[in-house]
Amino acid sequence: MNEERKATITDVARRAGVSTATAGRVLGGYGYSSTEMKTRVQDAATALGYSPNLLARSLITGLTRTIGFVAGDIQSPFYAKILRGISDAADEAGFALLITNSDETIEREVDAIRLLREKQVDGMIVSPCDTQRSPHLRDAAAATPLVLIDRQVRGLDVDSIGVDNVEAVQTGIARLIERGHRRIGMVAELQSTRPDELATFVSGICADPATDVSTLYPSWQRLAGFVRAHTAAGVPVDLSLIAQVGDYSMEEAERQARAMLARSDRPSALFTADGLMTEGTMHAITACGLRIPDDLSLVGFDELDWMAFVSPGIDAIAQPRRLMGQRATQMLIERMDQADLAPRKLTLAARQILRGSVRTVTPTG
Amino acid sequence: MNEERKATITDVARRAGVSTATAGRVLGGYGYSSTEMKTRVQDAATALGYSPNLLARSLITGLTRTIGFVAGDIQSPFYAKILRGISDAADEAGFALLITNSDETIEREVDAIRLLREKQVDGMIVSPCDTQRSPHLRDAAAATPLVLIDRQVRGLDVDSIGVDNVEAVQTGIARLIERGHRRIGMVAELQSTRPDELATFVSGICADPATDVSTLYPSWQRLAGFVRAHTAAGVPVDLSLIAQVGDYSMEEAERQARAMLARSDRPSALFTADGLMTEGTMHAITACGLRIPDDLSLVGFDELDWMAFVSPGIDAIAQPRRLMGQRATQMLIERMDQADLAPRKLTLAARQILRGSVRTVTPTG
DNA sequence: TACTACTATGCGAACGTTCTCATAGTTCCT
DNA sequence: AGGAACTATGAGAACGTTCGCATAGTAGTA
Repeated sequence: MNEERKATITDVARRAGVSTATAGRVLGGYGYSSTEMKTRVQDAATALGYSPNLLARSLITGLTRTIGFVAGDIQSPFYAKILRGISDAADEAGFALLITNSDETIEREVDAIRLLREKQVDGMIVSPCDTQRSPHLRDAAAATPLVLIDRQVRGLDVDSIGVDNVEAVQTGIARLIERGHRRIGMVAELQSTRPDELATFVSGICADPATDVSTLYPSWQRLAGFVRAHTAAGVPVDLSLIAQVGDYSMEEAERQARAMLARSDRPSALFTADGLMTEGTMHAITACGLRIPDDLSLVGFDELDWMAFVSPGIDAIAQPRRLMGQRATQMLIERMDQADLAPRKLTLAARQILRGSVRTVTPTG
Repeated sequence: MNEERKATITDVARRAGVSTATAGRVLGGYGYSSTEMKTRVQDAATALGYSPNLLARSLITGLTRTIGFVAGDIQSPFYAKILRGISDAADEAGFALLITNSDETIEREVDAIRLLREKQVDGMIVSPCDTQRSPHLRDAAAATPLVLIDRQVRGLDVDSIGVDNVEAVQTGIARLIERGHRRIGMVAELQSTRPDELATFVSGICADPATDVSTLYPSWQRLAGFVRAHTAAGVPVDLSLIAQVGDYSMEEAERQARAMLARSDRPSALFTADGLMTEGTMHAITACGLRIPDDLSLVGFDELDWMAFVSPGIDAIAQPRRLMGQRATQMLIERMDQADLAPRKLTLAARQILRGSVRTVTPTG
């Protein structure tokens, strides 16, 4: 490529016949400089094709004007939309964006965060994969502005943003119950460590609607909304209608949805707890040859492109993903020069989108 | 947050009682150091919670181990998938990833590339929005390894990667013709400057199948495949069945598809030239109440999640987006220490996915 | 007039690393 | 014994900026 060394501020200064300090002031846009100097330096800079080295600047200022984003999997619509929001807000504020994906594994997340810190980012936005214990996030937060997105970490009191999953799902399920549905299935990730966790959780949440669910995984929060809607309406929850997919896998979601739909006492409606679960379930529904909404009603968490043009359209609980990314970025940037500000927990509202995938049923009795 | 200054290599050296050079050798993993020094320095480093400052390292080595990606719109499935491929390959090779989106405007692309260069990226992957004249890319390529993805720029002889759009579409359209379709519509971006460009292009391509189409926009290349399939089969092309959407907009695609489907002599099959066009067209099809494939056959360029579970499934011409990202990154990294290597133009094959959205018609007449 | 405040410029240090070079001990071969 | 060749360490320069400080001219004001 270009063999000759890139022009530095020293080269520009020499050519303009001024000190590097003056050249720096003109080109860096700080301090004082006379109009004469401005033109002389600028002319020299263009003549040499000068381009600043932001590494050097960052090294001395201690600011990189770069933020980092640790996503689960950027190719998923969920993270892609958030990323777009982050990118927009970062761009507008003059920040560059460094991204990494964790694939929801703690090892990759730890590596990603180490990298971002070593790259001296001014702040980072993380969608943490362990919400119960994350010492690396605690360390990071002590040194760098940090905003959590979609999930919160227990005992980590930092800025965060997400939607009210419990409320959003409770509203959505309440509508299904209103429309006469009594056997509602749920397909969700609901990863767990103990085998009895699901049963314990369901009865625990039923017993005490005041439980703090803020640091639960979104799918568990959504389950809480699901259960509370039942409880509020006096409809019993059939645990066997809750497909605990376990992995975050479309194939497994399809398998479990298929099993549920093959039952003689299959549910009249299904709620899917996120985009991937919805897609897996759609595969199952197609495979079983069921028609929506005649054979089965469906409500999915997260809005997906195709929901609007399949017929009938699919009802969705839509969270404002792009906005979440934007707000997260704005919070992060505000945090940078206000380290003492009390941590803010921002909760955005989800939107219920009705398109006709839910039919009214007359309860059999 | 943390008030005390971060530990530097000098701090570590002092605590270990060695020179900064030795500490650097141990912590940076270069040069010679004895086992005794290794432990002494490492102990001091952990005791101080030392974390290297990659800015300083990059400033002196001239290498950032960072690559940049300029995408059109990262939230679109197309770029998101490519991004994932890039991210994977970068990660594996120990490179960080800086992203920006151009929104397909030249101004934002210029800014993005300037930023990446100032950030001293070791190389960049760009999906250029102007394939005819891009001085900023020429400049960039002279100074930094550059790989073009999805599109090539006229007269810019650098590494690039993409699919054989002409061949892929020609195959797809040939199949439609084989199945008896004679009036095939196309919905594509096909942005143009002159009003007669479409007609000129179609007749030009018909006349000379040897024309070099490598620096055309993908949608024009796909049109070439569309036309050539017609020509090869002796089927005339009806220009009025080519919807030139102009903008890269789903709404406009829907509007134009709707208009085409409202005609009394509407086509028996539709080919949509990319994901966004396909989605706009799907909206139109649903709005017109047409059934696939009975009322209308459909083939779309680019595979989208939902195509597999709507019924019937939608036939697609799938390009290996993630692989494109990976290969692009690998090429870029190879290029970094082989600047003299001749530029490579990598062309991957697209895959025809058949799902039943095309029916066999008996030509009327 | 004298003091303050603002503007303007340059010198040299600083940011936190790695690099070059000098020095020297050890090992191995001839 | 002499000399490569390798191993090991340190001193100090270098990367390309900005920062702190010194200097000085020019207004503005008491």
